Amino acid sequence: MFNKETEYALRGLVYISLQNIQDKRPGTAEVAKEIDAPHFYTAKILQRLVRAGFLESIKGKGGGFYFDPDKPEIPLVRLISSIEGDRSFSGCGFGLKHCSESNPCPVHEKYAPIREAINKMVSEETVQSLALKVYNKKHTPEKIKK
Amino acid sequence: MFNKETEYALRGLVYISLQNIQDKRPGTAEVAKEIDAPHFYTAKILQRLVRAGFLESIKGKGGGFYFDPDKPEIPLVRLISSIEGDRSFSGCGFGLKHCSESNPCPVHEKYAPIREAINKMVSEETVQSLALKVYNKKHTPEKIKK
DNA sequence: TTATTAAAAGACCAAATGGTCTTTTTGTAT
DNA sequence: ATACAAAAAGACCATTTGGTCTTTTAATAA
Repeated sequence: MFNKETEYALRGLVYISLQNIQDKRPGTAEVAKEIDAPHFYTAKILQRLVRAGFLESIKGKGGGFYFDPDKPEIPLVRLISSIEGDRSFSGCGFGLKHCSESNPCPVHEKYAPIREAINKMVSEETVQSLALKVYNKKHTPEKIKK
Repeated sequence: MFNKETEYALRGLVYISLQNIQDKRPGTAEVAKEIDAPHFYTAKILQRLVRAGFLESIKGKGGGFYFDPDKPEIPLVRLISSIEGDRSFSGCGFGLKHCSESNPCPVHEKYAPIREAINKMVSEETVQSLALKVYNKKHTPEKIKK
């Protein structure tokens, strides 16, 4: 669905957020290993995310990556768009020529609600909300699980 | 949403089908121009589609591309999968690690119905059904349009 | 049967994406 | 102050994707 960079960024940030909840700041090697991505490539991607302002980092001993709790949460759509543009969310899903709301292509009507659902989801969910879901799931005793 | 090759293939085949309805067999130059794609690249893609058995062609004067009416219609999913695999349709939309039905990642539940809707659409719609929609739309007098 | 037309084949090139590695900088702990 | 640890920077490489162009093959019309 998304390209590799986006996928690694998404998984990496969720993992970092999850660690932050437990007062830890993972480094590049740990993140890469945990999200099953190439180490150096992961490092490069995390650097880009820091430069882009999504994430903070500390160098040197005990360093690593973390989210500034004073910054707002990061909706998935912001993250994804910043990496691969909005081609996944806007425009006609099937790219037929001259497709628009006023002159829709044959699949437009059928695809519109799907695209809307996707947009809703990536706007509502954030890196942090996903991390929290993972955290809660991990820390819910088996007997309580629905 | 899809890559260029898939997009051009999709648009090209729909255009060819639409011309076939009107007993015409367009050539590479015409198809490329009409779907707004690079000429030689379009030619290469159409060749591949012929080799893959989706489409027939005739060389020489009066030649061009056409669909064998004896073959079954082509569901979009078949076309798309043959070009870029099923990565668009299967697997977790967000590629989080270890995501499966039994151990779903945090976005899995939300994404499942979306993926299902996409699958339904690309299974039901065919190149020919899209062409027919375009054809009917074109040949419906304004006053009758809903 | 020849000229012409159009697809097939395939060599080639360009850009984007994915990935590796070394060096430099900066922070921390001792 | 110094050693060490870890991110930052950036050069470099590989693969995939997107695209161009020339030559060959095959069909048709004259």
